[in-house]
Amino acid sequence: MSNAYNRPDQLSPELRRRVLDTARRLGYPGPDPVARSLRTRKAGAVGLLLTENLSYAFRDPAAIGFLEGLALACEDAGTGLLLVPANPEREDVASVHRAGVDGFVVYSVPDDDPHLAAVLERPVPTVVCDQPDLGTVDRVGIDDRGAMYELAKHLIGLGHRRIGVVCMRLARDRNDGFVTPDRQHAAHFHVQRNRLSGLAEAFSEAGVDWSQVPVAERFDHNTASGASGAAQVLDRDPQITALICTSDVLALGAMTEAGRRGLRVPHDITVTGFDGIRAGEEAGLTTVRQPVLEKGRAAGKLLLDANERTRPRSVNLATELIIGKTSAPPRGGAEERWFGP
Amino acid sequence: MSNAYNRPDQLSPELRRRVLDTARRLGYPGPDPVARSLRTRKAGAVGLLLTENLSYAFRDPAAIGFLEGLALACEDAGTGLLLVPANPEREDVASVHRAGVDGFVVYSVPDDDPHLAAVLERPVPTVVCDQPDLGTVDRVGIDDRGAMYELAKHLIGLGHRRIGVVCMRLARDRNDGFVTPDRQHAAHFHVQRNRLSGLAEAFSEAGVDWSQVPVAERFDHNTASGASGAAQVLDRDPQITALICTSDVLALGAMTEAGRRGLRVPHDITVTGFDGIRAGEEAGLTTVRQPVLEKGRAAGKLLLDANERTRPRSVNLATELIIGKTSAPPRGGAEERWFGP
DNA sequence: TGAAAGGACCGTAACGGTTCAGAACCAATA
DNA sequence: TATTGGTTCTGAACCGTTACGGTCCTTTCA
Repeated sequence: MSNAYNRPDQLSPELRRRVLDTARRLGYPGPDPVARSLRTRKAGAVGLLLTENLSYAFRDPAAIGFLEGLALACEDAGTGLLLVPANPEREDVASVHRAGVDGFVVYSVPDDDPHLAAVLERPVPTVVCDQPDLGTVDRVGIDDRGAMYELAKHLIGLGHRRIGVVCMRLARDRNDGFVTPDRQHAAHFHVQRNRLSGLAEAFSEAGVDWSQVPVAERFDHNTASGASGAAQVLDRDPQITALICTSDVLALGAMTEAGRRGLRVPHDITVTGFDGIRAGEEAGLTTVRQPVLEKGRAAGKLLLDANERTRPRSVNLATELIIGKTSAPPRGGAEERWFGP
Repeated sequence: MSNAYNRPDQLSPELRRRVLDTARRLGYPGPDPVARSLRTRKAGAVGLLLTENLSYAFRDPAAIGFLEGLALACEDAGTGLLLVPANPEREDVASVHRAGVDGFVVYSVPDDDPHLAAVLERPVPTVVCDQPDLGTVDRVGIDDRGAMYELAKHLIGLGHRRIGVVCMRLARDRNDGFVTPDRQHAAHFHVQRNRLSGLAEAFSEAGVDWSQVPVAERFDHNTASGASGAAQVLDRDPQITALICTSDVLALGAMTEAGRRGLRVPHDITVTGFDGIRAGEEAGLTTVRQPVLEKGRAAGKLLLDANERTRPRSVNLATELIIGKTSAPPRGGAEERWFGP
């Protein structure tokens, strides 16, 4: 029976035809995929854990790029891609247990997420993405810290010393306000923590007291958040010469807010982002471009590559500093050098 | 054993603790989801068939919106969403057979797609989206024909009689060129067929010989295709006063091409789209807005609603004609009225 | 002609859970 | 003490498939 469907060489064409005929006549709908999976111990799918509110994943251009890359890798391998529902509100880990998959990809969830813990307990290969290196599972990511350090160096070189920052959420709880040094240090989102620490390092080296730099956090990730974060920072210190955002989406919002206040970018204020999304490119945003699609594809490849003996592996993809039209020396330029060391 | 995990009320706390303890000690990783699915006959996931090259799905704003809506419905119900790999090149239907799901959503695939046929043979509920009503399975969609008819009426009212059209692909084979009436009539993409037929009806009623209207087809769906399609139409008949595109993405490309030729929109030429995507809105595009997110959500709801006795159901969502800044009376306006009936 | 080899076909045992019937146990009541 | 009722626990059947090994039949070659 099974052979008739999957192994035509194991039986004569005549018998095969007869089997298939009567199967049809009896209304047999073909082999059941679940039973097959149980027997062969292959689900033919990989799970993707996003944890975020799903709408986030489909609204954030970087997340979409990642998803596309991952989907491409899966398509190449002929495996399905299962989006595991992981509502961050109810801590319902059951969905992770219920997922019939051959492996997991975990994308940008907080360190302390119970869903992540549940995934790590499952006896299947896992690739974490934009997460700290756990040492036990594969990882793919970029050097967020180094890339942001480089961007900061660029701004320092231009002469900026008095800056403000808008960042994405640092933990699972909502905090739409300024970030304390403690919170910054203990941030559960690896990516945000490292970007901020890259900034802190560069500006500290340049003699800036990082603890005095206003850092506004926003829970939701959209341009409106970027705008309101920028507003909060500018209200606190209207003298800042540069507004550094930890994502392009936030930066685009920040630019809107700058415009609303009559500040011209980059003449009156410098604005920078992170990611290298299309809309940012069109706006000429100074940013760090990261290969989001490649990141997804690499995660998929890593997971689907059967070569077990080399695990765990860690892949760092290259980023590129894009100097656009939104960064320039501070207004007044050289006169303000005395802010420096 | 099973009870210890899932039915704590069926046994004493003491035994439960002992069972779980020894399970942990023996390295038992928790109940196997596949075996559970086999026994309970619930996979806890719905399959999504896209057929398109997957990158298409993640680049097309309308498709992303649909995906988001569907994902939201799934999240609400706590079910997973399985992206079924369906490479249009190799007719590999196995992936459909291998998918362990409780139902399928089929989104915008050609009528004659073998993957669609394979889905319909599976004994699970199915919802087709942007497809002809098959009568046997649930359907959700919009009135493409009527919406486009209405848009055409708007243009006819403005005085346009000499027009050109750029549309998305009509069948599985690549045809980056003009569309013959035959091909138009036999189009395998329900959505495109109906939009074109809505146009044909309206303009025929206005006395235009539809068979003479240049209709350029493009296989790939992006702004570059919109631009090249517009170029082809404008080369064929530089006198057209309106360029009707069957999607916003194509329309945005067409506007770029118009600009490249020194044609101002809408003064020199009217351009219209279809979908109501964000970028189109920002450009002030005249278009038909369709609720893509709602469409995805409706598809999910339909599929996950256990109420079997009312199947098959058919849902038509409302569309809205958006009159933007890209449509105006033809240059010369009233003088050209003699084109009319 | 007989033995060996090979191909076609068939029966059965897992895979790892869930479910359900019934056994075992305990306490309360006639 | 026997009966009843209730709870806790145990064992077996089943979900539908694939893998494996065995039987049977045909062919080939000594």
